[in-house]
Amino acid sequence: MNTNRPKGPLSRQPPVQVRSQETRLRILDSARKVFAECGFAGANVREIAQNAGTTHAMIRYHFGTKDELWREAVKGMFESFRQFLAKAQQRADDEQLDLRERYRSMIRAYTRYCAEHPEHARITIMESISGSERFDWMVNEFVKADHAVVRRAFDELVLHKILPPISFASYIYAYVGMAQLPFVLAKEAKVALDYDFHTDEAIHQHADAIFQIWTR
Amino acid sequence: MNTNRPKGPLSRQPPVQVRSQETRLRILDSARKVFAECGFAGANVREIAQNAGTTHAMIRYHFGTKDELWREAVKGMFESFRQFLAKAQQRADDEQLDLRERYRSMIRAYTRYCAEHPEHARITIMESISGSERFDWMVNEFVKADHAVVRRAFDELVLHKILPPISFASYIYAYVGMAQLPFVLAKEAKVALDYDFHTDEAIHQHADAIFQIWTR
DNA sequence: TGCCTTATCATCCAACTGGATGAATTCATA
DNA sequence: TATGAATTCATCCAGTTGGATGATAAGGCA
Repeated sequence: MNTNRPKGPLSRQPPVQVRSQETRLRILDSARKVFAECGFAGANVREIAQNAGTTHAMIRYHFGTKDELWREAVKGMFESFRQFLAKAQQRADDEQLDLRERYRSMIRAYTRYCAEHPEHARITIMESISGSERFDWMVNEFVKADHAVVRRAFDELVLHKILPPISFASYIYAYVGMAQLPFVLAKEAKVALDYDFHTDEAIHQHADAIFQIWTR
Repeated sequence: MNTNRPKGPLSRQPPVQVRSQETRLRILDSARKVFAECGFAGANVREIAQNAGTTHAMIRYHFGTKDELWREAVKGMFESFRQFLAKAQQRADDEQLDLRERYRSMIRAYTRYCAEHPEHARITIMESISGSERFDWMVNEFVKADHAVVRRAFDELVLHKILPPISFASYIYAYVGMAQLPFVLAKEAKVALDYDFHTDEAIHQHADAIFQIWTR
């Protein structure tokens, strides 16, 4: 029976050789970049391969199909995100901040993540529209769990009257929107306002603006 | 000299026959939908034509290239946007609202626009990333002017202490982000939270949440 | 060193893409 | 209703796409 798959490691078994692992990671990085830039349909496997310094045959070998490649790239993206947040949480724990300062600290961390990884928002937004099976998979596999974490924090902050009692849906999409959009549209800000959102100063200022808006 | 263009009306001279005008508009509507879904590279001229009930040769006839089609579609989009806002402004004028209530009224109108025309945000976001010449054209042709209008309103609202004195860049991208994202990611909200942002109730609630956050 | 698996490369293919063109049809108006 | 321009349709083309495959190279271990 033809499984339509090459005999390579694909994405399940970890590759045996170091060289292979490196190729895999280079392809995944490149894929996130290109998928974020062009969307799934617009992304070109040959371009992804070229950016990764290899050929599109390698993508077939390591990942099988373009669809599988997308899923692996997204999986890695959410893993990075969780690592980033876990570190921020650890820092806040170490500093023994009170609830309000802890919130400020998490807003700063999330804003920085959005600035450093605009591909996260871009990939999410691009896929959300067509509503493909890929997208449902991503939401069920990753987004739901992340939302649950945010919801617990939201409930506590509302309870302590740090946040206003709006609906959770409005809160999370307003919050995520205001944190992500400046970096998703960074080029627009540059052209329209001659403002560079990618400086440390701008990132910090934007995080503080978000905190101020939610908590004053 | 070959101008690489068919002898059709293209987009400059208005078409003579009513039927043609209709075809044109159907193509433009379909184009906005498909460009919003797939981005420029991912959009398929044949698919746009089919959705419009015509053939891809018609697109060549009416618009020349895919690039020209995109520009005409975007132009129409910003025209709709301005009409929508002008009407909202007129309503607010008629009702002789004070500054604060006028702001609430404009937030409601803008939120409704975002809900009814998610393709606006999607097309903007998709193009902003690659930073093509198309994108620069869009920003210079339309976005800059719209920003200027918002900036005047922002300055006045800050002066009257209705809005906090944050940077204009942070304000506009936070504001636009929180208004647009729920509808751009409406499918995510449905799958992750089982929340439907496309009900009148949800749109209204979200607008009020935005007003509350900015002005309390 | 020799052997076998893992990894890479060069190349092929059918389907699809944006664009091009000439023939056929529709329409306003004389 | 006859005419010529405006519009639409059927079809072609060269380039690109995702996917497939067999040959080749590299690595680990006997």
